[in-house]
Amino acid sequence: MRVIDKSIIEEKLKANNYKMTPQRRAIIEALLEHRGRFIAAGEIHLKTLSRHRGTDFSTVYRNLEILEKMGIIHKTSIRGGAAIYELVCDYSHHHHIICKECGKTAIINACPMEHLIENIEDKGFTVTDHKFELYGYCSKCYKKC
Amino acid sequence: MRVIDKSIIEEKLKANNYKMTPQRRAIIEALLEHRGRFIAAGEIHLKTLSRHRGTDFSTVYRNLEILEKMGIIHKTSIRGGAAIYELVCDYSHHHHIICKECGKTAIINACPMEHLIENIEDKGFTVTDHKFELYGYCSKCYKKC
DNA sequence: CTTCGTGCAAAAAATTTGCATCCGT
DNA sequence: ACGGATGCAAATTTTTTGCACGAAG
Repeated sequence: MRVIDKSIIEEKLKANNYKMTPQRRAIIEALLEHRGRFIAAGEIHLKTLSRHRGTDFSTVYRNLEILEKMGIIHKTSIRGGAAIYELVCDYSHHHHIICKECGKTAIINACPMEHLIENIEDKGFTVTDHKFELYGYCSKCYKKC
Repeated sequence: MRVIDKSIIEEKLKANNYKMTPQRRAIIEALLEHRGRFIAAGEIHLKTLSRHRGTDFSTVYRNLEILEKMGIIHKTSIRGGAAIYELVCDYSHHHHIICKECGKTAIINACPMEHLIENIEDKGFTVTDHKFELYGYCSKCYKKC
């Protein structure tokens, strides 16, 4: 799999008639800077501000929606909080184990899709991407429970 | 795996010092009624109302949080909307394929965890459950895109 | 009777939208 | 120029919290 970088994302966007604005670029950069970790909309907004001040929250949301729809980022939520996002198809494809107590995450390199995919398109669906998340407790919280 | 039903959930709750109230029971019943499908907090509230009118939204949220923390339900969100919930360890363990356009879902019976689990606890995490979601387009939306 | 759970009301947080204007192509 | 993108401000929607009271074990 090709290593994802800014140019690939920009290509994808252009291919879909989206224009390149400094705000959009700043948002993408913020996401890239967080490769391998989750990030919330608020944090993205903050990071984006430092790259292009004045960027509005609504712009961030509008762009996150576009990026998610294009399968470039994934959205989840931990422990009832705000939604969190992460780049998909990161340079090293991976998944997470998430501590249900403190929200700490660690990376799992194994990917179930390697063994699957077959009889799934039967359902009439076309699969474009996937999410695999493990939940449990980190060693610290496990003791407390 | 044992077939999940009301009594199992009630056992689990009691084992953790939670009391049984008609509201809580109504919420659990609403979730059970939706085995195999996702349901949003709003819908759960509605369904709960018909079983025990007067149940407050805050009660629903408080209970969903408890149930999620106990690993009885899972929480996700589709297309930027509200969070949606589903019973975990349903009588037939399964996962979903979710249409990124219309939100339609179908059930996938395959479970990646069957092939995994090994070297995961290395990270210092104790795995209690997992979520595996596929994203793509249903046949109808695929044509439109 | 002790602890947990609930309703109510209010607040906070997160997300979305309309509109006029601006900017990339 | 054209059409998409943005900022602003306001509205929605979702979720959380404090508190006094009621109910379960």
